[in-house]
Amino acid sequence: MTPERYNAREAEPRWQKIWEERGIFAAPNDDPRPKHYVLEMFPYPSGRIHIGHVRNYAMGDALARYKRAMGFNVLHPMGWDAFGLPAENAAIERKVHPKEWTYQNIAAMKSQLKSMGLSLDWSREIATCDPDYYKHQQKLFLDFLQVGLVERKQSKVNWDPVEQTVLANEQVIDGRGWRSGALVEQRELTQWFFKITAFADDLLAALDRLDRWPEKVRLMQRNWIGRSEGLLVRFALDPATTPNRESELEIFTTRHDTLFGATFMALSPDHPLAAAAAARNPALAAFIAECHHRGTAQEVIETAEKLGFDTGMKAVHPFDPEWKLKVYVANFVLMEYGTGAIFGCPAHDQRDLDFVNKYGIGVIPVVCPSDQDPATFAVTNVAYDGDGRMINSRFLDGMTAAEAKEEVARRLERERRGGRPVGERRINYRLRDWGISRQRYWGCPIPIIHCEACGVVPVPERDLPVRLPDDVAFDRPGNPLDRHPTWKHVACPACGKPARRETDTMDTFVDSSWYFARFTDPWIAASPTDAPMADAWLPVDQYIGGVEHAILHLLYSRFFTRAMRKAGHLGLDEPFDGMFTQGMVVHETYRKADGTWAAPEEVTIEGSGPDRRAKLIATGEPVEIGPTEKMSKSKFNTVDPDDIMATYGADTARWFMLSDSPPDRDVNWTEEGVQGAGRFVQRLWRIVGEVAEVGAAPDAARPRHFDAAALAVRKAAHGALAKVSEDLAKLRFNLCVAQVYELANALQDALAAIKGNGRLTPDLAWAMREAAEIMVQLFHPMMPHLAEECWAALGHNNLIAQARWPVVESDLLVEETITLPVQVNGRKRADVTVARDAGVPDIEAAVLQLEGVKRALEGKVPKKVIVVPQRIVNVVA
RNA sequence: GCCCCUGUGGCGGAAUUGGUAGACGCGCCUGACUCAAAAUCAGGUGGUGGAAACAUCGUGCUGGUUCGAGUCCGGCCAGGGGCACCA
Repeated sequence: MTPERYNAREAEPRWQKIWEERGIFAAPNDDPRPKHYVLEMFPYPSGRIHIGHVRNYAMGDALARYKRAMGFNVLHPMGWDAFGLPAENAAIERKVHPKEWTYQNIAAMKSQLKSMGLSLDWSREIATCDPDYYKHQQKLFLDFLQVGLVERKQSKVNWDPVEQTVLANEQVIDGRGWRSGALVEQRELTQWFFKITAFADDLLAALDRLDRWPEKVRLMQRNWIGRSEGLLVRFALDPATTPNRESELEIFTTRHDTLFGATFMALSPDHPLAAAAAARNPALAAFIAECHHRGTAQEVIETAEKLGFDTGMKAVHPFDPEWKLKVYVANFVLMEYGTGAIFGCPAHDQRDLDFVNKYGIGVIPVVCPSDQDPATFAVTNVAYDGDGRMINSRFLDGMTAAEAKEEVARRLERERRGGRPVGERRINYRLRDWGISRQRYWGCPIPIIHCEACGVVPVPERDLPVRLPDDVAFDRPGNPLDRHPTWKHVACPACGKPARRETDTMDTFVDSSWYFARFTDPWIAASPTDAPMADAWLPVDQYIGGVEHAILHLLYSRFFTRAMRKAGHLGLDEPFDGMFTQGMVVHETYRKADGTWAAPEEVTIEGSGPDRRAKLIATGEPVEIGPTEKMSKSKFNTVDPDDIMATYGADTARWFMLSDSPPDRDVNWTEEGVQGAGRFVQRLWRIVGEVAEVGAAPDAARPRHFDAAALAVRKAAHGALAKVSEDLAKLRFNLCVAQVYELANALQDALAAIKGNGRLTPDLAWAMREAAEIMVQLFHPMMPHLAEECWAALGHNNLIAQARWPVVESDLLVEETITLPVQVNGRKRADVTVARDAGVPDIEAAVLQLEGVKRALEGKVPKKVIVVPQRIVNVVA
């Protein structure tokens, strides 16, 4: 006898315990089955999981369980992105050590994750703040240094004044720190960089091959890398005008077709030549200082007026020795891009035009749009950047812009000055090197020692890991490592004299750039020289996470994999074969009369449709229902996974998460939706219970023939099986859910028919059992606890978590007869049922006999009949 | 400013990629069971007309291609996202 109601609260921990005791989710490294690596982005241990985690891990777990049932050796691990600033903030605010705070949070979140019933291999758990983890990271840093992928350089960096640390370009969003939201300042500092630009070309080109990544993410990375093809041009400088015998000015351009439209040259305020000129010109020096002064915050830079200062130098046009161009220092020229210098062509570049209009320099249009008269075409306030024919350009006149580009490049490549070509084709990238130095405590120490005599000395491998000291104080702002009394004082490994440790730590994005490889390799800690297991497990077959990491983490990981290959750690380039970006969980907002927010659990909803009203449970005060938005603490529209799981159970929460929206779109968390999922759990349990009573015994022999009722049940089951198998592989969970509903409806109808007419043949009994088992298998990846309970109720004594995925009998999917819709002039008028293999003439004849067709034809003779086999018939009159 | 994505019932969304628009769920309506409620079960549910059969309109707007368009092409509108002095 099965109980009336399914009790998730009792059943879920029971099955979790059984899974854990039997260790069935551990992925063996030596296993003959094909591997499959499923990974969800590991969480930051903030202390509690949020509903977005539930969605993320429900998806990954559904896939992992499906692949396991399909016969793969599935690696599905979990870990903690455990370094980071919140731990330091907690230390400052609550006087608790970052390590203690982090490990407490990990323990709390781990127990939450366990209550979800995820099929994780916990034996491979990692935390990035564990010295066993970061010692490998320090080794990787040193190896990258050795192969030339790390450098230390002085450069302009983004300084977050709130976090008191440097940020990478990728971590500055709209001029603000990605976490603090503070306006970022520019500072000139000496920092460690990973040379991600060394792989710019490959990181871009390989995107084309990542065909299991979202197009959106690939596009974002493409734009971020920002490749442009252009020409490097060496302009000669008029010697009479230059201060220190500089003879050349190198510029980069993508518009060399417009070279005859040049009216000025411009240098970045940071350009060496600008500094040289400023040395003997106090007014220019003052202008450059002014540029630096006003250009600290990104917002200021973006809205700044175009300003310039004449250096007095003159450049010679590469095609005309008599043509001299004034060289300005201009605030809109970036030192970081190209060569830090440009030629100005105001007619075809808006920035140059704005500049020229301010200083009264000339405008020469050289590209004429096809709908304009070359004789009268002029540019005044709006630069023309479209296609057209060349004008005012001597030997280029009449060419298209593309032809002119080619011609200019060819001529300047051939022309030589001082033994070097005047022009060189060059590919330029927007991508900058990744600055990883952070002036923070709670991160991976950079394994470097600075020695007065020897310079920068790598920490020898035998001294790894460089451990973070535990005895640190957070009573003052700044980096506690820097002011620690002893930690930074060490002997130089090279000469033995007193030296100083690097006190900066690594960007926490470094930690997450290779963790997927660490999971593959549990024993590397014991012996770093062992051959890595990573190659056997990698790449990750399916990675799942939020789109907010489209550039940051996903680009860094692609870089790291290449760097690890170059340093001999891995044999592949791309870490993630399949990438899926899941949508957010959103919820409507509730606003009280006084403007403050109310939380969902404080609110009760009455009525529906336009009469839908919300009021406070406590006081009955009406609250305004606001827009549906991303869950956030500030809007109070969050729901706590613990509450949901305690009320409904993990399966209900997982089912609802996967059911309501396509997984890549936002899902609206609604109370009604969760209740619906909870009702369906009970309905499935009832159906399975009834089938367990009427269905055939587990070991009953398969009948030779099936009557119509049995066949219908089998067709429903195998049809659903075929669709769910396909949709699970594509992560289309919402469609899987719909299929399970349809099969449940079909089974319930069949049960009602059996009760109604009392007819239960042995073959129908067998088919009912088969269909119920298939149904349980189909929802197992999404609701594993309920599935185990149902599996046992159906008389199995093995675990469904270890059962093989059922095999589709494709014969059942093919119908003897098919019903085709019949259109007349494109409007549906009737249906026609014909044999599956009926010929076109037979179908045509049958269609023309249909009453609905005759009526629609109104006696007219059809001009032709279009028969699309297996699809549709259209009669054209 | 440039680039990209998305617009389908009251709501979330299906639609084998050019072939029956609205699968499945939520909500709602009607009925059964009940003293009653909950739960459950049965039926209905895009608009308009009709008792019904059926007809007609209908996938943001607009024009086109096609026997046939939610799907393809052109032009707009709205919402969302990315980049942004990148030469």
